[in-house]
Amino acid sequence: MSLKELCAAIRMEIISRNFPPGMKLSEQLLCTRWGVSRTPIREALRNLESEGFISSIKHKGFVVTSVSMHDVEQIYTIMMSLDSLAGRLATPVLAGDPEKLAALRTLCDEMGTFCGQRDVEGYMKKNLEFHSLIFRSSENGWMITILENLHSHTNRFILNALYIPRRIEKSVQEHREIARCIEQGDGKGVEKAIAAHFSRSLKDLREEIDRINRDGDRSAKRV
Amino acid sequence: MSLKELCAAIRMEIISRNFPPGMKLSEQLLCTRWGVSRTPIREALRNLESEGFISSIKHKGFVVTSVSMHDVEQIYTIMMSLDSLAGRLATPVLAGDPEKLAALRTLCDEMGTFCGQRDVEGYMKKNLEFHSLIFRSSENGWMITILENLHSHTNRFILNALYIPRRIEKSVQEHREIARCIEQGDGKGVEKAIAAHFSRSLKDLREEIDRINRDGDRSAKRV
DNA sequence: GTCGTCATTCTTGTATACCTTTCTCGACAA
DNA sequence: TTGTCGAGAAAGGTATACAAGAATGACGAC
Repeated sequence: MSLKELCAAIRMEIISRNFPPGMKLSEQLLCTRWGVSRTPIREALRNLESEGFISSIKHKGFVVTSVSMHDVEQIYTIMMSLDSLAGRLATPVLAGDPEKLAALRTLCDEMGTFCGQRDVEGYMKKNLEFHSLIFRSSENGWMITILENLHSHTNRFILNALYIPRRIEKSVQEHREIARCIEQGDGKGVEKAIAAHFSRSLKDLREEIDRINRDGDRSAKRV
Repeated sequence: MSLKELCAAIRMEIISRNFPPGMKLSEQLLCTRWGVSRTPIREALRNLESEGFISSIKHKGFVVTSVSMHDVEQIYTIMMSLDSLAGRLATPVLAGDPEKLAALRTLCDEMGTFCGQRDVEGYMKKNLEFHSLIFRSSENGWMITILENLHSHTNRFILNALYIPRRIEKSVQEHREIARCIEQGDGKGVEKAIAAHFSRSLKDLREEIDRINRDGDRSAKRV
């Protein structure tokens, strides 16, 4: 098992919440789990630390970080700007690639299906794929790295925060609008549509969190 | 020597070009240099790898990465968007803090002085401080982390690419304009001024690189 | 003389041992 | 009963030993 794979494996456990926020990651435990020694485990943990998934305190070890609503607000602020920029850059690339256009359409349809089935987890997965497909086509490696990291962090929060079905229905429409602009090669339109999409997402998410907090359900307050 | 310090020390060597792009980093050499064993060295190297300063190939070791003009173009594209956003967010914070406003003014003056002395290195240092002061006041930790990393990479390129004195003179004016907008609390103005600043910087940098390439000076082509 | 192959050596990748710090828990005293 | 101190245990930090892959150079065949 290579270091990269090890890293991906632990990251997956964190994103999927098998390793929930606040959990202490004992090196010994991880060693036995993956059948390797402490050295590669520590290197993988250092990597995840720099990605923001865990934090370390000297002589105390590694702990899975929390993603608070405060973090999500900050990340959305960045994504509103970067994802829409990436969308504009990606538009000519996507518009000239029938395969990718088809993939975008398929993703929109799949999101619609999951929405109808009230399958939030399935929906979120396709949602991430949709945005990934776009920003990966921006042909800007630095941006791709940044956005991949940011998206994985927000997803870590949202999966738990129970995205509201009402929001999802609106969201499906917004994605169709983004896809429509891309097909027309309207870069500026894509930029606007993505910014608006994230803006509305954040607003609804914020309201949902407020509602949960008001209703005394504290489970989603901090993740 | 803590891991963080070790990491900072090696990073500094790379940024200052004591460890130039393409240089192979022998673990043994680094061990003797800092008087520690391979374990902490390797952890520091893994960290720098995720920051993009070095890359590793299995069973071959670590090599200092190059920052090409292509990278700079991509990074500037991001900074044009993020730095200006950070500037807008930072404006109310800075405008309400006389100490920071004074610091900004001082930095502008110092840049002017270095410009007059044709001290490019000194100028670039103050330039970085100026932008850092702004984006650090954005109160968005995720953005700060991203921008710190991006700026250190562009600086790695520009220091070597001999920023043209003519450009610096224009640049001083642009910084004064940014500072002026901040003092007036004009967030939108700051956003525009920073975007324009980066746009012009990139354009001039691009022309300078083209000129160097035309003139057959290959030293700055790839850094 | 040149190309190819094999052996040696060097470097990295991994495991483990040892050291240092922190935590835990129990004993003792106030 | 409670608080504090200390011994022991547990876990992380570092060093080192060993394994595995890659580079180098010498030797032989063509």
